[in-house]
Amino acid sequence: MRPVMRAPFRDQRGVAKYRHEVLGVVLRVGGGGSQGALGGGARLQVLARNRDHEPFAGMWALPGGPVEVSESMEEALARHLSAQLGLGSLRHREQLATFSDPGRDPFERTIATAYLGLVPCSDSSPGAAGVRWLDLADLPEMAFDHHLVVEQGAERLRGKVSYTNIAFALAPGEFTMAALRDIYRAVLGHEVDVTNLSRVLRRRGQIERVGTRAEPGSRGGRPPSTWRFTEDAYRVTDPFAVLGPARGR
Amino acid sequence: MRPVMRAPFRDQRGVAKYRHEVLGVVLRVGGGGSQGALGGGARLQVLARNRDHEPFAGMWALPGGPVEVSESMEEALARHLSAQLGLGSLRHREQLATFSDPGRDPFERTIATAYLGLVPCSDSSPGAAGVRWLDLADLPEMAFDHHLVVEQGAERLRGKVSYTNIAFALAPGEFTMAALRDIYRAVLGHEVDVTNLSRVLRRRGQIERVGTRAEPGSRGGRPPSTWRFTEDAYRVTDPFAVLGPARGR
DNA sequence: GATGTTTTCGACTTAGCGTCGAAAACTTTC
DNA sequence: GAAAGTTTTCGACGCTAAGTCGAAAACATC
Repeated sequence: MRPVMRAPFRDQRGVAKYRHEVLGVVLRVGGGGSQGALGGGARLQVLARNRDHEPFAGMWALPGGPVEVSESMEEALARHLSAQLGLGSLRHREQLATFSDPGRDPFERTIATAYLGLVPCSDSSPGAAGVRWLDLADLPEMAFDHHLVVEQGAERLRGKVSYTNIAFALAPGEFTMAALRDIYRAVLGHEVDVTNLSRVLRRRGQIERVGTRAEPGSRGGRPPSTWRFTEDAYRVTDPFAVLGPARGR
Repeated sequence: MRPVMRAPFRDQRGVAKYRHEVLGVVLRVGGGGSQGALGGGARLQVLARNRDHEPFAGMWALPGGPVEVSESMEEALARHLSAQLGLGSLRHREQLATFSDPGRDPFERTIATAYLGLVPCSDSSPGAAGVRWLDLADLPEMAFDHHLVVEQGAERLRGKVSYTNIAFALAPGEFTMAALRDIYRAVLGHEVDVTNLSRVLRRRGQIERVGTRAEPGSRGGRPPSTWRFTEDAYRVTDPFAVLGPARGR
């Protein structure tokens, strides 16, 4: 139920006029566990703001805003994320796509370039008011075409997680293989075998063992080793291999 | 040796001002054979125009131009390609990325959204003057950041050719396996085994046999079967497999 | 000490790409 | 017309790496 387009796309002098803005699809894997820790029910989540003005007042929207003439789109994105969310730096950022459908904004002609941003689950709550992590699996209707934008961001992440080291941006500095499995499962949307995950990531040199953790809140069982990613920058690690879905299920 | 930036990024009234344009990276596999036919030396080529005005007069540039306020970027792209090149429809088109570096245009602040376009080798010569197919392997210096844009387009194609059916947009309606091998080799930049290519594409249901051709200009040898792609729309055929480079070389 | 739980790792299976060589199906030459 | 040469096709084998499974390790609890 979109508002009807009502303003012409030209200013008073009849000069063509449009806005260019940036949007951030900031994703994390959260929930499922007690207090920050991941658990079996960890889900992929996106950072959204509740709009307090028309159009689409009251609906959820992606953070972002206009690009100043003297700044790059990346600078504009960082500026808006910082101002609107109190969000620090992203662990990974890449351009997604530019959305330009003339009808996507009912009031103005707005061209929006969307970026995918990733933060680890350890960075927990957004500081600003009206900002929430929304589960992608159960996304409410969103303002403008932001639903589409979010879907495209998740798609990009899903595609890259199995042949790049992009998961480094979602994982905490140190983690157990079980926690990493939860992250991969949340991103891929299907069961992931720990044995296979461990072997594949080690073979590719993506992760290395840090030590063995004496877990405080342990429920028994062999104490897990802790691991970390060997690199903290995005890299294609194996264009010829993929973590497919488990065949038996 | 770029011109020095000389115009401010605001108009006479001090209002922030920038242009948004579209660019087309139109690729084909051409050359290497006599008269249109492919051959062992087939190369990946990009369609470029020779600029006749500043900035970058005399240099090669990608086709494209401004987006009108009432049209979508796809419409703008089709309009510019048709007007500047006399080029008909593209067999495949997808958005590449948006280039927004404030210094990329020395005169204005120009944000450019680039599209990848593919045409089959059978569509031979561009009609307009000052337009040429340039070999990507030996690309001259280009205007603006177009060199970067072309590189990104080729990268996208290279990445997708082995796990999608995107090659349908580069191949003629009917072809022999040898001709298809030449296309894959030109795109991937390495030797491709015909046996493997045939088996993989057949297993995925990408190609089907049409018949056996009695070749007019044959030099002897067993007459090849002719093949065609089963679909004429882009589709991801196998996210879990890739045509890697030959190991022996 | 026995039991239960979680993690780790080696061993086996399977799928699919890479390679090779023989056979097929033509043209050209002697 | 037979032999030689060329190109294509296809079956067969090998190898790599992902997928699976179960046993052993290393803890907590009873």
